Amino acid sequence: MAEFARYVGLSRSAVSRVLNGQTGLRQATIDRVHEAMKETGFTVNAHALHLRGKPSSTIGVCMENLLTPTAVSKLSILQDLLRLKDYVTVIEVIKPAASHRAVQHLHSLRVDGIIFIGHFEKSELEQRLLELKRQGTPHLVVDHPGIPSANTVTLDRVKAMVEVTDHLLSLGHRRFGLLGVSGPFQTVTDRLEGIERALAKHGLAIAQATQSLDYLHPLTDHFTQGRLLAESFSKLPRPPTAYIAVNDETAIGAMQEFQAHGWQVPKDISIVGFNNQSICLMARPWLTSVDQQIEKSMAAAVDALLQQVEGRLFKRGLQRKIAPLFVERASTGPCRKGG
Amino acid sequence: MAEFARYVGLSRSAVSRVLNGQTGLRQATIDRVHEAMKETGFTVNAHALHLRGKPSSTIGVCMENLLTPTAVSKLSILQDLLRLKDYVTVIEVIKPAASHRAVQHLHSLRVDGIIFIGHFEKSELEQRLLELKRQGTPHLVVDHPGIPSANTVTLDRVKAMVEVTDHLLSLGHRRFGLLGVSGPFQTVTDRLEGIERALAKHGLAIAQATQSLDYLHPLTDHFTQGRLLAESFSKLPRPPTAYIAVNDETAIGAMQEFQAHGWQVPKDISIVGFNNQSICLMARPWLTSVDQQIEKSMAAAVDALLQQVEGRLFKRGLQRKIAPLFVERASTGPCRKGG
DNA sequence: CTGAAAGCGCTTACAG
DNA sequence: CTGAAAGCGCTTACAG
Repeated sequence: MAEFARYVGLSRSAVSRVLNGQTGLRQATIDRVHEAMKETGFTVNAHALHLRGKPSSTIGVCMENLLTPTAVSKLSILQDLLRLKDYVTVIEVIKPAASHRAVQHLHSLRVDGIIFIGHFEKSELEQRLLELKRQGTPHLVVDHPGIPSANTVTLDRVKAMVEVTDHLLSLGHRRFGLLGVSGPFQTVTDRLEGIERALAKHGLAIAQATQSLDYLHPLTDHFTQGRLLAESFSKLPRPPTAYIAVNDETAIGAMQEFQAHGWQVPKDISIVGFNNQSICLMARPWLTSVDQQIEKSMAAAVDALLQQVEGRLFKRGLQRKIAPLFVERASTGPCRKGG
Repeated sequence: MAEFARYVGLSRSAVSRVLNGQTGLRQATIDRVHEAMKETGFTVNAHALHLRGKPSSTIGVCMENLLTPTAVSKLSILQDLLRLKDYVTVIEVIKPAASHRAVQHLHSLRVDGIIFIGHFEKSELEQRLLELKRQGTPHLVVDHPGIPSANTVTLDRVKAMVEVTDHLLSLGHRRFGLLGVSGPFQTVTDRLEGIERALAKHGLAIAQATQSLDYLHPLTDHFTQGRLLAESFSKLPRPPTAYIAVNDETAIGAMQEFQAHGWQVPKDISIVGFNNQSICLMARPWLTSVDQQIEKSMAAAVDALLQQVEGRLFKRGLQRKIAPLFVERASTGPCRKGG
């Protein structure tokens, strides 16, 4: 900057004042500085600004894994929103048991806040949140229900599954196959609770009305798991008539396998996906699914985090639930007579 | 840090020496410092380090758009590779004519280097590269052929299309429909050149052997464009027997539309996609496609950029071509007799 | 080991 | 307007 000031023929103080839009400067001086910036490509050093007390205007994002389309959408939308508010995003992809290093790194960058997205080992996440609390770093947890001490934004998966199950029940289905809906995640527990609630309204018990063959086909990729599960279901003497999948890939894999066995969708069976990805419209028939309302979730997340960052919010344990959107398409239909 | 030093009961100099692993310190002192770091969560301020001369260890990435699956994979793999080398990635999504601000921002963060990925308006990109050259910021351009003054890494699309066309020619096809392969991009020019070369080996002229109906259906989303194009092709008195699509979505959209018209793939027609995304395996039949070898491209990009960053490379105009991988699946087959 | 000092790039209050 | 000074959080060479 000293060099730049010399180039313009002004003192460093004067240049600084122009850069910060302070008053009491001649227009000619201001113009000269701006011109010189264009000529030289000079920009103030953001690190120096931060040392002087300016916030880093950086938000750290911790994700468990980058490659699912939904995770990617969330990240992308999040970045867009933060960019609009002039925040830089730094992403850390967390490998199991390596979250400490990642968060420490973000801290060394003096990020203004941290957002966690996705499934983390619960006790590990809680440990991180504790550290952040001690440091006074604002933070927010997206899509990891069951952390009461933190501010969270979560899709209301209970509600989502109530709607899906209500829909299928209203079409006459009474026996349900679950595709990939298992595992030690709160999100799974929530989904099952939703299914259970809807069934209960019809006097049905979840253990009797639903069936899961996940134990036969551990997850490799979702699409393949869907196919394998469908193959196993198709061999049952009296298979379910409606299938609820953990996501769209699983649903489409299953649908294609069922179709390969000569079953028609939705005439013979109904299938529901989850996430409402673009592949829903590439499937035949179009896949009924549940939209996560990612824009809304991310807007809520950014809003809650920036409120903390900018010191306008001091509450803890703010649990924000986002309502899902059930999207009925052509893969669900009335239950066959005698189904 | 002063506060932390007081907490440990050491001088700032001593703490600093422990943190930087310098010699001449008792093990007891070293342990005490590390313990205190765990207790307090203290981390050195990366900005202060940078001011003192340490590189920011940050790489800026400029992308034209984040939401295509291929772009997302590239970004994700790039970040992984940079992370392994202890670099932070900062992403700028560039809106047309807004690249100046983005690059300036990266410069203010004093990034060690910048990678551009994707289609940019050529003169605008060249302008940015010129500025970076003047500033001495290392940079690299991925997937934007035709910038001779910069170091670039590009998929060899000419070769890709030679292989695709050779394959279809060897199956007996002589008339080709192009799906979405148009527009003022060097990547398109390269593809057409590849097709032309392969055709020339069989004495065929591209203007006669190929046909494009893109002008009838401007791009909205690729899948839909594919469907619309297929519909138009299906109405021709003598439609092509082989179709080359700009990407997998377009190919699958077209394939479904052709199938809806009662044409069988690959018995009646052959279709080739591009990018080898996971949806290739969700299509029926499985889609023949071209793999961009993204891991290789990104590894080459990171390698070339970090060589510049670390001062081991001074050449300009290094044009690295990545060989594509042709992936034959079930959507291509022998040309019908009399086709 | 400690402590004082210089300096990285900046801003800001102050005296001129 | 200028110029000198202090200070943000750090490292490093230096004298003790």
